[in-house]
Amino acid sequence: MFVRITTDRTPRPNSLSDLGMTSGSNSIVSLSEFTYKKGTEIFGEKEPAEYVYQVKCGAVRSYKLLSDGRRQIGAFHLAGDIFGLENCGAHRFTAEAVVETTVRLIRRQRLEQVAETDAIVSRNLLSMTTSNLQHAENHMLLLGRKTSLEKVAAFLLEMDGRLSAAGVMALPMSRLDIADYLGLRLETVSRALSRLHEARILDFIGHNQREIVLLDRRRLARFDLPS
Amino acid sequence: MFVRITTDRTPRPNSLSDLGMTSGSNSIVSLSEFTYKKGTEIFGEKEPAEYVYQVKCGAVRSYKLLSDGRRQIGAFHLAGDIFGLENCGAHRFTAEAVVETTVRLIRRQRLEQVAETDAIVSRNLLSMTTSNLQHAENHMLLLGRKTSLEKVAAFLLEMDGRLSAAGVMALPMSRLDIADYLGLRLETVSRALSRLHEARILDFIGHNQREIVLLDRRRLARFDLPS
DNA sequence: CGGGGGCTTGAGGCCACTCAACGATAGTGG
DNA sequence: CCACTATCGTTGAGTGGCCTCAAGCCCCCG
Repeated sequence: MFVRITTDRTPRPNSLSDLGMTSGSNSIVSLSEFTYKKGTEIFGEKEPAEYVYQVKCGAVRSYKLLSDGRRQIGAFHLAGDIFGLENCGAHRFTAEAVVETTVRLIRRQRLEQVAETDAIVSRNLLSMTTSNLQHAENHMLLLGRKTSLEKVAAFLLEMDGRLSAAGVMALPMSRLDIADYLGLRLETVSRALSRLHEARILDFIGHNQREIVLLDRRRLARFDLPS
Repeated sequence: MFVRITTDRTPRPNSLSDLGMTSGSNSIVSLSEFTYKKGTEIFGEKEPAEYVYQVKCGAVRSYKLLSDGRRQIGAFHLAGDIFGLENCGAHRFTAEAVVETTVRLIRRQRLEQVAETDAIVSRNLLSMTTSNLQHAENHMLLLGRKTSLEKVAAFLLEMDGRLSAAGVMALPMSRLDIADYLGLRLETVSRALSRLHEARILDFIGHNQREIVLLDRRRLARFDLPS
């Protein structure tokens, strides 16, 4: 549980692309790619923030730990998402690849330089930070005030919006990850999913139970109360 | 409980001062002041964000509601704090005065104009948003993974750092506010405070129980686990 | 075929919630 | 000055939702 496999986490330059940070014709920002194996750490909490990342494919969890091992996952980052964006010099989360994950990356310092002169890039930085803040605010409401069933329903609807393809969502993360995202135990998550399955609100396909079809979004949304 | 007293919430221009938004000699930004009575709404969730606010004196709670009335307070804003800073056009929280509160305010549009041309102001905006994000991230860990005693201990330490004067902190907010901030019931908060009082970790002074002396920060900090 | 990881399910326990009573204080009006 | 009321905080008793611990299943992989 507490063993940390230390691998070479030094990114190697690979290609150039768009981090959503270019402003019009200004694509000065050079990018490289790197692939992390399932379960490996991308960066650790309090490490100096050298890079900013964008998920090309795969999934990333970022979390905080208490000293006794309790874990709170603050966010999952899926294809297209940017993470590791810090204002101060150090990361405030640990980030790990949930599955094999390829990321694009850019030196933080370089990005700051560009932001200094380019108002569009600067505004994009603010806009992304605000998005993160908005997600965190909604998640506080979930963590503090929703029941286990409401939490799981909210999670499914969030993931449905972010990774559903052809009516089926293939969750990359385990029940334990979901539990640590929702402030629950994995058994509680499992029980909630079973209840939603019994109620014919969702269906499982595939061999493990990570591929889910939402049969009745309307009824699911009723569990996740509106504000 | 659900009655909302509608008062005149239109701010009247009053004075000029510093919102922490001036960059060097650039103090173009004009400010006015407004005072809200205890319990009155400053702005509502989803209202267009016309102003940005700074607490001059008093205290503000910002919160989200579920449709059945469950409330999650995302933050308390005390003297000096800036709140109501939104990127999109609408507020994401409701803000209310916890006690009689005077705020400085600035038109959001005006601030955005200045930020457009002034890189320092722009950077300050990002920096403040990041602070809010950081607070929210830590609060998610608290809400999702801490016990009631740990939550209350963390709350006391936070408030100690923010409003302790001469060794005693005068909490402006009620037990219900604290509970809704920590994802607990007010009875649970009260019990936790009683336990900490029994353990001679804190003491109450004054007639109501809102003035608190921390006798042993070291032992209190042990309840709020390090990360 | 044995072992391990991930998921489900059951049984029992505990922590926080619910409901209720009570005390203290402040404000109000007779 | 004293009811009377409203608000806020504390405390107790009992409940319940989620947690804990455990067993068992399935699938994959050696």
